[in-house]
Amino acid sequence: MENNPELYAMRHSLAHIMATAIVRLWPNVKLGVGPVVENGFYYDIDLGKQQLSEDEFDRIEGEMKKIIAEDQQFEHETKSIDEAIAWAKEAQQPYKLELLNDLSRAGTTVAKDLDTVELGLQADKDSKVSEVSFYRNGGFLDLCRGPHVESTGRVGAFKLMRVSGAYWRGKDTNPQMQRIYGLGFASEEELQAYIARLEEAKKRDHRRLGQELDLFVISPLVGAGLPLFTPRGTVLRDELARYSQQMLKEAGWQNVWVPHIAKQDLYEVSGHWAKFGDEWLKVESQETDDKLVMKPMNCPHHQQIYGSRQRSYRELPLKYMETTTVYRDEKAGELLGLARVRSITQDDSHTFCRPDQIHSLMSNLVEIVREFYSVLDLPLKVRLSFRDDADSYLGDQKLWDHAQQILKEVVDSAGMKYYIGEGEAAFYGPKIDFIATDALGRELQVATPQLDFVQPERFGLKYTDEDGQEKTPVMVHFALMGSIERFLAAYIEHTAGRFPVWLAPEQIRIIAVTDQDAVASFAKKLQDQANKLGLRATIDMSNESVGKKIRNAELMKVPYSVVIGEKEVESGEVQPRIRKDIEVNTDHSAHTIDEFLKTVANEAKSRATKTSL
RNA sequence: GCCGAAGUAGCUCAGGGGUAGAGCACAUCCAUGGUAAGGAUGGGGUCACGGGUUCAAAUCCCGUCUUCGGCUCCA
Repeated sequence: MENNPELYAMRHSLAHIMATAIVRLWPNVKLGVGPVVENGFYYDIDLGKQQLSEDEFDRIEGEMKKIIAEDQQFEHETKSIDEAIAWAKEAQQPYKLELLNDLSRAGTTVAKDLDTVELGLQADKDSKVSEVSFYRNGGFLDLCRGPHVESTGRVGAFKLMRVSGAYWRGKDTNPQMQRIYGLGFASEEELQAYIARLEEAKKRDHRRLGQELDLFVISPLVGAGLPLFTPRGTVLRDELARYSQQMLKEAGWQNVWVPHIAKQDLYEVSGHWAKFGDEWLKVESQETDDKLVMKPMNCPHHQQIYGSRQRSYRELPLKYMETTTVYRDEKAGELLGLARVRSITQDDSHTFCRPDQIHSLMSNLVEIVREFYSVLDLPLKVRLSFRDDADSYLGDQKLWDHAQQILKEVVDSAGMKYYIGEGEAAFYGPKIDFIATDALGRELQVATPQLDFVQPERFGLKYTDEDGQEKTPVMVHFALMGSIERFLAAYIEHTAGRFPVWLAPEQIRIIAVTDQDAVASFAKKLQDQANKLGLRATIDMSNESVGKKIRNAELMKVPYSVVIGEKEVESGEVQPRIRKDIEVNTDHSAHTIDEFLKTVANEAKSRATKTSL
């Protein structure tokens, strides 16, 4: 979008036109900000006690069309900051007034907010602003950097999409405004094409595929955000967890096991208790007065294992791993299929090391991430999640700076593209977040190595160094998939359910043409042989036409289907039907049962995932 | 948690103040079938739940729960 200034200006202008329309319809509206976003624009508005619903979109769109037909010129003007403040007061626009006051005072609108960027209030950090830029169209004047199109008649095609709540300046302690989103494209064709793409993306929605492919269910009796995995879905979980653990195991990590509940005291020491006030699922004991909670993370438990005896520098790095479920009382509105749940299975690990080992350990982890995600063919963005100047972080600022420097070096030397997310760090240290996207482009944080200088200190963890001195180890948190649930959400949408052979819940479907004994026993023989090779094969003996059974196998995205009838019984050979995306990279010319099964087994073993999706 | 939308059969949905419909799925039977839907018959719903309005509520109103799109938070 940045590389299409024309479209950017159209969308930005549409935001103004929508604001103009809303002011016409509700003259008392208080306006927030109205930036351009991917595929369109939004404007934040506050109508006091009145709440807008989507029912009003027709009216708003109608008014916008009038404004577009009026073809009003967009005129740029500048005002001194004092004039601008006087304007905001006069116009009774408290949100604009707040922005202008901040600008006048500090030169920026309280750092890092999108305000300066999106509103286009150009100002060097720390310098006061003396002039601000405005745009006028018809009777509507708005604080804005621009650019805009020449006139309201030149904004292309648009459609209002939805209304949602949005906190003023993104802070949940601020009043909540209503955010109206619209799509904006250069032409009606492009708008319609985008809407069609959205519909396509919805077909990849993991919740839909989870139902269609029989992978997981959510039962109202069990509870919201507590997914249950069917046999098929469990194959995916188990295979992925096995692969993830195998990679860590090969790199020297050892399995540990901890219970799923703990006393509240544990988290008071770790620092989590104060930090995560409302996420605890409390457990009531009828025997003791201990206050117990479901574990929402594993690090404090794992640290108790480390701390259970004296440690020498010779033991470090000490590497623990465990794939285990943690529980968080996520708020109802925050749940999202598998992407955001309350029972979170982490392929977690905690490594205790000396400061001089951090760099190589982190590099090692970054390489593991790289390999895992390249095998799974899942693209990732890399974010260095650093602290900002809020006071919610624990630990020494110098250590933080040092740690952040190390993370930067690690991704630099790995040659990775990354961006820095200020204020995205954990309370105990900075992290590298690897981020996947779902079918609709929503970001899902998956793998994450995190540095921690705080918790080992709080738990009094020590090791005896070469020089006989007791020192505090550094802890590295690391999850390769992050959570299996969230990973699956991204992965199911990425593959559209066409899993590579090694992950496919059902690898071979044997379709019996008839239920004659000879056919049935041949099918059974094929299945037994497949099972012996560790392959997952099922037989379809159902009372349906062959065409129907093939269709069913296709719909379930089974990689290999084999039709078994008299012909096969006689010749002893099979003609596999191969899912299109798999056919592209493996030779499947063999037809005897042994050859066929060997090909499939090799495919599964190689974890080949090159697909033509 | 907040703003908006929605909840009708296992699934996808239609209907709508006068005690419910389709397709698929499921079951039974017929058909012995050859690489993406063979045919017939049948079972299945307190129309999310709880209140209210009404002679009458699945339909209108209120509340709760759950789901969806965002915001905040996050693996």
